[in-house]
Amino acid sequence: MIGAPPHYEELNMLDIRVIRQNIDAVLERMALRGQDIDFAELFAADDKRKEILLSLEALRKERNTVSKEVGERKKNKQSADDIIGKMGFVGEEIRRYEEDLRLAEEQISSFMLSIPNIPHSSVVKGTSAEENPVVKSWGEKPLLNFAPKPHWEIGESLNILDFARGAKIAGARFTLYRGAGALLERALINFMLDLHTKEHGYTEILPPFMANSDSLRGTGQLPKFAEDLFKVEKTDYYLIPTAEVPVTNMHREEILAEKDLPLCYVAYSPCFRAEAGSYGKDTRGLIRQHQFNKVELVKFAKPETSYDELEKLTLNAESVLQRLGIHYRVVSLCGGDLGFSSAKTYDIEVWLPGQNLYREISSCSNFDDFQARRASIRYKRDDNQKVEFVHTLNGSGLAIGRTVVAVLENYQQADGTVVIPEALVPYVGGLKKIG
RNA sequence: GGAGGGAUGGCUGAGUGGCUAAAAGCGACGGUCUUGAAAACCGUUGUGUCCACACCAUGGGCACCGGGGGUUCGAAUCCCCCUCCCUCCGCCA
Repeated sequence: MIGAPPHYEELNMLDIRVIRQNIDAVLERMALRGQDIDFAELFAADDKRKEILLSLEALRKERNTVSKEVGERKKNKQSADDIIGKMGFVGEEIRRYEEDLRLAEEQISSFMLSIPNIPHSSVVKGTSAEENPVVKSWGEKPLLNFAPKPHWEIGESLNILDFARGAKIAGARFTLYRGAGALLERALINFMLDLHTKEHGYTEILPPFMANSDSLRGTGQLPKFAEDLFKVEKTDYYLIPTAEVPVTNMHREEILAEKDLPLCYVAYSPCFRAEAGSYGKDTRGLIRQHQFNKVELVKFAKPETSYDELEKLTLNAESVLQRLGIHYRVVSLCGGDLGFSSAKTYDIEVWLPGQNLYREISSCSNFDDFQARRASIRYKRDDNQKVEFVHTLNGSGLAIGRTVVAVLENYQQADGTVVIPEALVPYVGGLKKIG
């Protein structure tokens, strides 16, 4: 049972006309990613497409005209055999041009699907995470008068994280939580959902945890990053790598009303990632798992406000760590570190004393109209009724597993116990301390 | 899993081979009327793409009636495949 093929692929992923008119600026922006993209091939294919289209439409026009004539004659009981005979040839020609057109469109489409989004002007040039500028820092590292332990040691000694059994049941990169560990995970999910719905005005969504290939293509995971996904055999279903996929695709192929924007959604979901190519990386602990929980923030915004919305969304995500009283910093990803679909991304990096480093706990991005074009998500302006692409944004608010890591490492005590952050106490049935 | 019935514009819903981008109603928008509003009446009201123009506006062509393919001079309409929805039966958390 394979799902229907995508029927919106003819839409441009980035507008070819815009690229043509601003080719120098586009190349300059793409250079921020350290990528040099050759658009000549694309423009040639696009020219060819138009040429074919012109001939094809002329033939179709002829056919329409003649068919009308046939209709007239039949009504008047006249013979139309002479012109019908001629149309057989035109029909063949049309079929030939249609095939040519399909090939040209396929070529354009596969090129467009392979190029990343154009970075925003504020993105700095750089090749790796080391070059991401720090734009903000909040709180202080905790003063610990003992040698802090990494969370996997804390979790095992308190018997709340069971890595060995997770591996037995499923394999590497799976963890079993028990007792207060499971409770803590569940509490964090509820705490974050409550915060974002009640205080930040997001609408809660509980989406399907599997999505079809159209959806994955809409948000940019496919076709390029198939190896990062878990696919369900003999179906067109994929386990979602983030709630961004189902929630953004809620409005795929829809035209929204300007007055409803921005739409702000928050969704809890487990996330499934194959983590291909990261063998041997972060093998200990909860940091890099095939399955983890996340509370995700997703917005659909008007183009002129989307960067303001990105700032707000990032602040909303940050506020989780502020409530928990955990030190973090915010970095703006440089061009080389920027994700394929993103125009601008802020990473929130939480301080982990047990490992003596900052670690990404949230990634907040504005995709401009990149996803909206792929998924055909548009809105109609109130004043002139014009239809335009929306801008889509999303960010973790936050990754739950890594938040557990941050709580365990930042709130660990000399005696091996872990104090529950005050804001979380109501969510764990009044428990003040683990161990 | 078995048997049937559906999918048409923002919505409801006509349309079984040419006169249909698509009736009618509702909604929305503009106008007349009114001190204002309502009612009534008149008008407008899909998306995409290509061409003309430097752009907008405008004009013209082409495509689109769940998706894909086929028959035909011509398809919303006939045929095949797929997806989704509904009803009944069976099974099931």
